[in-house]
Amino acid sequence: MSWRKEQRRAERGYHHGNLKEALLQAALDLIAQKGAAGFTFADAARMAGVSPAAPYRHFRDRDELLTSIAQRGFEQFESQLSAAWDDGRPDTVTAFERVGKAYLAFAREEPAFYSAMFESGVPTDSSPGLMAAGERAFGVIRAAAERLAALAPPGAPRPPAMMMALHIWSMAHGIASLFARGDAARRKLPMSPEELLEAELLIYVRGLGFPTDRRNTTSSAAAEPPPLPEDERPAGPWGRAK
Amino acid sequence: MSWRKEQRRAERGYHHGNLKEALLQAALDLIAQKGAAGFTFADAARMAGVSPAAPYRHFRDRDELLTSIAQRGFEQFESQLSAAWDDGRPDTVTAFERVGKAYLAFAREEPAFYSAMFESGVPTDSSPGLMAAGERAFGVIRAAAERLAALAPPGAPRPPAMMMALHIWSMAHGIASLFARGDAARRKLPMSPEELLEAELLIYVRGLGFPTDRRNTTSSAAAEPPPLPEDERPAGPWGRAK
DNA sequence: TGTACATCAGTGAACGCGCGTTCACTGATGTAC
DNA sequence: TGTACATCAGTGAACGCGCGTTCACTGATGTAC
Repeated sequence: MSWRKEQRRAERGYHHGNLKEALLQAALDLIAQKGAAGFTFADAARMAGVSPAAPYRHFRDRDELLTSIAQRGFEQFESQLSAAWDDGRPDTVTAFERVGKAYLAFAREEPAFYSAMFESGVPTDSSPGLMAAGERAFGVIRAAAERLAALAPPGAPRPPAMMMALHIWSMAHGIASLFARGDAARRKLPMSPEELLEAELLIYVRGLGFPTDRRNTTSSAAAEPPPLPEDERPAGPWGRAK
Repeated sequence: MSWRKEQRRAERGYHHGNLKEALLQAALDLIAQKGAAGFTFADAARMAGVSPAAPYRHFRDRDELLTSIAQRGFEQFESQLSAAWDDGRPDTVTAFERVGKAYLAFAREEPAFYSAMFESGVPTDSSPGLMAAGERAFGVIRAAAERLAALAPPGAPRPPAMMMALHIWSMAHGIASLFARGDAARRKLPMSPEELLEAELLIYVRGLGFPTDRRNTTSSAAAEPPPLPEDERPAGPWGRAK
């Protein structure tokens, strides 16, 4: 029973050395196992091999720990999304789909982070750091949308990039929540979540009236597909937004 | 303290009469207040004015109660979605947008049901009744997608209705989860969730290559907008799905 | 280089709490005859 | 119409449990001189 704990103590000495990190890692493991709701301060301490009072030296309470995890999640999320975006190379549409896939990959491979970020009930504004990290992550999508908006054929109305970014985010989030999580919420699908999202993004981009042939940002001399007929142009659907 | 309980007993007598209903209602209130994770069997009993052992006469355990609530949620969801759809009147696109709004309205006005259905960790298949109710609700969207697919201009490829239905569901769910819930997950938006979803749906429908002028299902004599150019037709984005 | 001392990061025992669940029970209701 | 009895739907006391949190404490580490 307790010889194990004493052994651990013997190995590491009285001071843990890196308890804060160990607690964050333990919490992450526990959330992955039992969900954000089931994770417990005491459990994290136990998993780190430390007394239940020890975590209070590093976190005010359970919520502060959870907020920290959510923030780290957004930081990693941002770094993965922006690696996928790769500044729009080799062309905007291809890079765009890569971002979508990275979104799903994150939801699937980092369920604990994803839970803490979106499903744990931690308010977005519960710490300045969390808020900033969340906005930086959204910023990647926002920047990509900006570049996508620039694809609008000359003379065509440009949809607001902010709106596009919100659309894209909600598509990815919707598919991730419904279909790409490890837990039991998974439903049977005729195609993979990735394929589903890719098709959705392509249809959406097409609906914006943009060419989707993947040539337009790399070679300016490539043939442009014919623009949409005049009478569909003047007020795009985004024109309805106030 | 306990005179209140005794008074309630005096009013209703030894038998409650409708405890099962009362417990479901109490659970719904509690979930709305504290989220699905915070809801407690004992709390529900207390709110129904009954001893903590009483609920066991009606539900095996907390999970069974939660499953019941999720099922009822899907039943109400289905009835609201199908009322909104109204069999596609007055025209498919208009009815479609109404379904989207009904989706968001449900998420906003019935947060407790929504939580139990999508965020409580209750597996979709935890009871046959729940599963069937969930599928009936999805069926409404599926049927609407079927009708939408029928809008494809003659000669154009028809996207699979199932895929469209999944797209639409995930758009609505994404927006509902991120922006239309009462709790703190709400973010600041440049437009309402309803407007955001409406624009998204319109862009999507347009991307399918369908006319969106709202006349095509009511008056067959109405002028059709010109179809998309030939070279964009043969393989729609959905053609990529395996 | 050594020593005194402040600070840091843990301990472990204890607390009060509310939960889920079980148990023998009992009051109320329905039904067979 | 009355009565005996089975069944149903509650009670309330009790249990063991794990949690969050506090407290005085102590071992280890760092620093001033």
